[in-house]
Amino acid sequence: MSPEEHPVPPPTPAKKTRLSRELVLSAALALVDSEGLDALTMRRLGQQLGRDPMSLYRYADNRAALLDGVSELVLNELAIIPDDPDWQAQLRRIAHDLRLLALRHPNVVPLLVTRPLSTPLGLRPLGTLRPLEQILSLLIDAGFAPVDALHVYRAYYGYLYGHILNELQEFVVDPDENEALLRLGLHRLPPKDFPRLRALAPVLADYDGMAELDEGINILLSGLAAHLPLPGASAKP
Amino acid sequence: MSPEEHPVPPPTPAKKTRLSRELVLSAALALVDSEGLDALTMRRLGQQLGRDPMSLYRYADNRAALLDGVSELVLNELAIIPDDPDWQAQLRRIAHDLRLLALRHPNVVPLLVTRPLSTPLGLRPLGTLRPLEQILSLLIDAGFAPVDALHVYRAYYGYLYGHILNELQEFVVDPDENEALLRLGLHRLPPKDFPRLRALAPVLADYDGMAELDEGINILLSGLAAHLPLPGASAKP
DNA sequence: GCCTACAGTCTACATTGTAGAGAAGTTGTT
DNA sequence: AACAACTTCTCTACAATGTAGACTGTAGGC
Repeated sequence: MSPEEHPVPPPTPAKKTRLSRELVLSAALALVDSEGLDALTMRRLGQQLGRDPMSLYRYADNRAALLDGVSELVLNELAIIPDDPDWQAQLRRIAHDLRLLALRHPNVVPLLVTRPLSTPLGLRPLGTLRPLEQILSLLIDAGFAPVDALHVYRAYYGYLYGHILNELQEFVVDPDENEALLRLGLHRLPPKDFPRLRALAPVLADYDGMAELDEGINILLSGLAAHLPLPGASAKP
Repeated sequence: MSPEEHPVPPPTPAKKTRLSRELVLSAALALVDSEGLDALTMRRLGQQLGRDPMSLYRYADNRAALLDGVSELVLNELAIIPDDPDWQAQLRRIAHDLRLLALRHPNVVPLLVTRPLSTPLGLRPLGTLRPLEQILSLLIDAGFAPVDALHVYRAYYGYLYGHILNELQEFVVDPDENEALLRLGLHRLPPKDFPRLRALAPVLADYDGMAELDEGINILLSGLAAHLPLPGASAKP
């Protein structure tokens, strides 16, 4: 979508700037954003920076580390203010922000979701652990016991990521088509086996991701608040 | 590691059986389960089947299609009984089943989560759409309006996938270590920046994924039931 | 000047997916 | 049995990838 968000001269490399980790990573992110994960090869990135591919290894141990760096860079765009007294409002805001972040960098989402599956907590890029730490902080400062804060975090973040995946999966295949079935490519499904899905095509076609996210978060947060010893409010079973 | 010889039919020399899609896919799944996604190369899989790598292209158009096939195969292990009258119980059961499926095939989870992001709904392997269709069916049969069924599905499945990702991410790095910090590798985190996370190490180290999932699902389902025009009575925990 | 440290480059190689032509095997028809 | 029309499997080949290792350049301190 957007052509340029990062300080990168892709076609006209300003020949002799000294490279830096930030430069490399933001060029990598730009490449991923504009052409997808597969386009991020060492050679391509080197070319983008006007440098030999091998020079990149000064700034990332290998391709996997490069991917981790990109994840980290993206997650750093997420602002968390840990001393907001209204934890629910804060979590709602973060959810919206993260959703927008994902929509802005859809090609990075697979990384965000996948890389932690192959890296133990303690070995992850610190930037990717920051949201966890800060949300825990937020909740504990709001009065939750640490154990309960962890529960809230898990339910919240789990749902949040799940929603983002959901929303990104339901993308429209052909926006010019005005028949809902065709827009989503659902006409290929055998009507006998997928009657419900096909019938829901019009509803699927206009999906308000933000509202949906909000509703889920609300249900979850108020449910959690009702089940746990609460800091502020008072609903008690 | 073990040294590998090339001209050798290594573990499964089922020499002269005719290949079939099922055979190929289940060999692929076995390979992924035992050695991870990266081990699934055409050559390796061919070797595993005692066939030339090129023969595989008869059963999958390319590597991506092979991955899709593996996803499908795994999702087919999930049983959904669409005419259960108790929709909440059914959804709870499916959630537990899917969780166990994910624990049984952790290396496939990245596929389940990632492949749909690059394939429009209508072009996905039918097997991966079956759960969606059947859960919609289940909900509509239980009395939900189709639009509401979709809402419930999205919140439910979103949370479910989110939880699975969460749980798989928090794996233990060194099970022999009895100090919680070390078990999770958290000792590498700078104490100044990650006090909460480090303090929670003991809690993190013993994580009851099933209970956590159950609690989230309960909150979500009862919350949804309360917000939507309901078929039966509401289930109260 | 020379020395050391670091940044970037060059060459080389093993591994990957897969195109294209052909061989081997199977099945149907006579 | 013989042939033909298939399907299935194999061989060869190639371009692209990540990255090891040795090398070249450059910047600053003495």
